[in-house]
Amino acid sequence: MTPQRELVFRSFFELGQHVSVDELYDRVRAIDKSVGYSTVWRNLKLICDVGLAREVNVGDGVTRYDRVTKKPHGHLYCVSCKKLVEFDLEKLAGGLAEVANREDFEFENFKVEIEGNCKSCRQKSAKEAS
Amino acid sequence: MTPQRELVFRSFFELGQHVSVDELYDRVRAIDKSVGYSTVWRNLKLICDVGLAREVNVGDGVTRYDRVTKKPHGHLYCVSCKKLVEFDLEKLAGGLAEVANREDFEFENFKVEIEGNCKSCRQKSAKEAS
DNA sequence: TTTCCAATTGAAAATGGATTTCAATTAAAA
DNA sequence: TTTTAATTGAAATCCATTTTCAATTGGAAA
Repeated sequence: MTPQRELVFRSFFELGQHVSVDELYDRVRAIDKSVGYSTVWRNLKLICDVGLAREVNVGDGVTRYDRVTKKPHGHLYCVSCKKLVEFDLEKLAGGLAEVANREDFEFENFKVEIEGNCKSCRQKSAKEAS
Repeated sequence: MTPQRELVFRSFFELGQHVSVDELYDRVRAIDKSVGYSTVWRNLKLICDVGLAREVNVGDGVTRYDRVTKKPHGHLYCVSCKKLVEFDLEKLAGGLAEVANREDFEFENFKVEIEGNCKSCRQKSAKEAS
């Protein structure tokens, strides 16, 4: 356990959800400018490997990382501002498991994403249009 | 409408679902070796722009493209063989729309993915273990 | 037709996030 | 300590995607 590793781990858990490598790198750098990008990247991978985080891919070319929490959740992804908002997956999990069972598929996890426009982006574009 | 464009469009619809640019490129090339990669790529993008296809991102680094069909569907993604199998989303769509409404989120589409291992990959790995 | 222009093409280069290499450093086991 | 395997930082590499650009071409206008 090196000081760099400790810093990366701590920073990741302080930042919360949907963290990109760049965001984490910036955060780490704010505290210690000597830490390299690859160190941040490798340790973030390590966090995933030990099961504390999971990759989230919304298709905008940037991989984000979610803390693995007890509760499974899906994402509302605003295509306009690219923000992610979580929602509880509990009510849908049963239906998903049922689908997997029907296909004789052993599921490991679910990725549920609702793409669209959030309230504030809608209001913004409505204002611009007027 | 150039012959290249026609060939790309036709090849895409012949291939069916979950087509990567490379796969489409190979298909097109089998008929006309003079067509360039960028032409295939651009026309595949065009197919998306006019609403006939949609990107699918399973997080393995390769973007695939799905024909837009009348019925929304999710994917079972086998992390072992990387195959995609579709399933009908009808039963889950209501619950998803409800989530979006609750958050005042205007949804455009849903991405639902069940990650895990398909039957044949499970059997294969069971055989190898014995 | 013939002329013209905007759209399209193919090859090559650029982009950009992810990943690897490698020599130097360091944690921690012996 | 001494030793060794793991970790680090910088730079290089990878690789799918996207853009550039000069040449070509489809199709509208004359």
